[in-house]
Amino acid sequence: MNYKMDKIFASIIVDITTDSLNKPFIYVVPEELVDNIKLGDKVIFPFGRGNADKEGFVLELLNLEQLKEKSFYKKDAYFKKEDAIDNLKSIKSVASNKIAVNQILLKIAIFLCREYSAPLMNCFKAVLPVKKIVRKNKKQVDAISKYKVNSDDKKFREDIVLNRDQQNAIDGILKEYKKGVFSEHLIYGVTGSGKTEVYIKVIEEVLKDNKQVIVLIPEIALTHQTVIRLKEKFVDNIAIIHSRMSEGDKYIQYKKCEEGKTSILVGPRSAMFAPFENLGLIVIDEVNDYSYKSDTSPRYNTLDVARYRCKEQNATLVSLSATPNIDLYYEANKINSDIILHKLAKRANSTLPEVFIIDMKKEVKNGNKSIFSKPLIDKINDRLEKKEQIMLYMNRRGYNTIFTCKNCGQTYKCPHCDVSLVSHYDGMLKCHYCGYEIKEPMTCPHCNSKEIEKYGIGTEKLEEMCIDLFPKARVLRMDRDTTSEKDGHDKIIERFRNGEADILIGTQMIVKGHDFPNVTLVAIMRADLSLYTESYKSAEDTFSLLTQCVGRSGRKTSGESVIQCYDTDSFVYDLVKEQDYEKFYIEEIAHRKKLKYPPFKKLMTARVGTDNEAFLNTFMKDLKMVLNNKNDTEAIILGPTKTNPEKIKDIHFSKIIVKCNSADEAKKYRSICKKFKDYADKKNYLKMIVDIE
DNA sequence: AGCACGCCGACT
DNA sequence: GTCGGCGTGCTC
Repeated sequence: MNYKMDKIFASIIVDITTDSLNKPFIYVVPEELVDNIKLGDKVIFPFGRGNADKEGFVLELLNLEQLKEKSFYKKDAYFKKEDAIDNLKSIKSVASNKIAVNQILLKIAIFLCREYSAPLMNCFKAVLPVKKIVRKNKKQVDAISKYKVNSDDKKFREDIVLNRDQQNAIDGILKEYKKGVFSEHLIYGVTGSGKTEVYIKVIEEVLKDNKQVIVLIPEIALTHQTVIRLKEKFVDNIAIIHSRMSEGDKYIQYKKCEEGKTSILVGPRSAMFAPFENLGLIVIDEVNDYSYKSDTSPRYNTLDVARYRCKEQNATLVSLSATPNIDLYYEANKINSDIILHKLAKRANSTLPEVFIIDMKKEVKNGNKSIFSKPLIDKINDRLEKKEQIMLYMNRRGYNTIFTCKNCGQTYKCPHCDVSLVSHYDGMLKCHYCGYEIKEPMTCPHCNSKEIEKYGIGTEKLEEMCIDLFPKARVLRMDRDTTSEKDGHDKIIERFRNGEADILIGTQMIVKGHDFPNVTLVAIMRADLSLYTESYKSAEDTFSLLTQCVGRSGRKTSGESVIQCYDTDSFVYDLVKEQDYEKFYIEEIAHRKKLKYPPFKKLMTARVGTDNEAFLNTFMKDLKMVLNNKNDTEAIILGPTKTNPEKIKDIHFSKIIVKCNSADEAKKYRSICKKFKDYADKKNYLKMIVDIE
């Protein structure tokens, strides 16, 4: 027998992310390692002319016959040489102190690579939430131990009787779960309708089968309350992983999962890559949250990857939301849909808050130029008297947000980004995109005039106005500027929850799912300053954000909510007032259909950035031409258009959008874009990001 | 990513 | 002649 037939070869992905290295390299597995090496292992091997030691992951283990069947073996110029196989180098060792990728994670990495057209190495790294193994010298504290269950709350919740909707949802999910194959569920229910109780009951059943559970949450800030709720029921059978933990703490948690010491992992989207071999359930809380979309390569969608994983492991997938993504709700409502929809109609323990829409144009007409409308001031005073708490939501940080010269009319912009600088209380002008800072000038930097005008209101100014208007109130502010210290989030939230302040002012971060029982008034100061104005999803995102804001009010007793805006025409406000997601959905889906947006079309967006604006413009024109030439399916090709902002950190951006009839078609255009970039930009001046939705 | 190879200008 | 600039191309 030919000795070569016994040889084992490994295809390896090298730990260097460059286009030209984004392919498998073949090494010989030396005899002494054959019994020791597994798929997904991290290995060390000599690489390049200098044979420097490099690390990489084992993608496949092959014998000679299998190697010769591989497509790259047939294509690659290297294997055209007669003695190619004899000249292969050998793997040096298996990296023993590194985290390896287990079988299911390896499959997911390959899925990410295929589905999102990302470099395989990035995909391997993405499925490893923990990078290092840390030595155990210091005394190790389990991060879970700092979460303390309040026995009164526990008792209170144990006494709650589930309502009919909740019970139906639980029964419906468990019926499918017990079949032992993949099923997907969407729980739609207004804030406070008791979605958490539903998935806790389901987890209870899954744990009885000795299966494991992943609970995904949108924000690190929600870890606290989620872990507490789970701990009340499941004590120490819980692990958490998130990016603000140290590598050492993460490793302890990861190891607990891997060794089967805990069965529940709670965390943000990366927790989906828990090393569970016997997964029974993935729960995605607030599934519509934008944090579930990865913004670095691989640019995956958590729901899509969770769906893949659950199918692979015959697990059950449960997503929850008060305002489901339009495309998901559309999918779930189709006849014979694979997604089973469970509705929780009523708020479980209290009534929905009453919503007041205030037309700020009328306020101005009546002589009130303040950002506080008259009704809002009255309501705040009322709550202060009753010793109830108030939340004010403002979409902008800082003090004054715009800085203009009355003489020359110029706005003071960031020199590196296409946005206005924002003045802060510490006397600095700051760019909220790149962090550029400069001392606030006394004169206009363009014409030296002293006639500088500052307007626009941010959270800092709002805080100051609050203190002026309500001198007796104790005010707390929560935004990126006040939460930078360690545990900054938790501290402010805890202080407010403990009643150390009457008014909490903040940006996005105050509205994400927090449960403040004593809040009975929530105001959105300027609802028309929505963040997402340029996306086709702006109505969806605004509706969801406002609904979340409104839902913060009256978690235990009845609450009220005030939405202030100048443009009161949009249908979104009225439906937020009615808190009728389904009505909103019907309007929005009709709109999407008319304008050919998802879920009716797939959007492929190619964003290209470079510091060379002239090159960008010619490249985009050429790209558009190429796409037009290959358009044999009546796809709608839009652009190139500038992004908003057009420039960030001195990099100019431009985009082309293709409205496609199917996902495959979108992928086709994606590959055309990538190929054209490789062809037209050999020197790598450009960065191209392609998304499909 | 690194590193070797290579084809030009300035220098003891 | 030769030392060294970094532009180009390859790594199983």
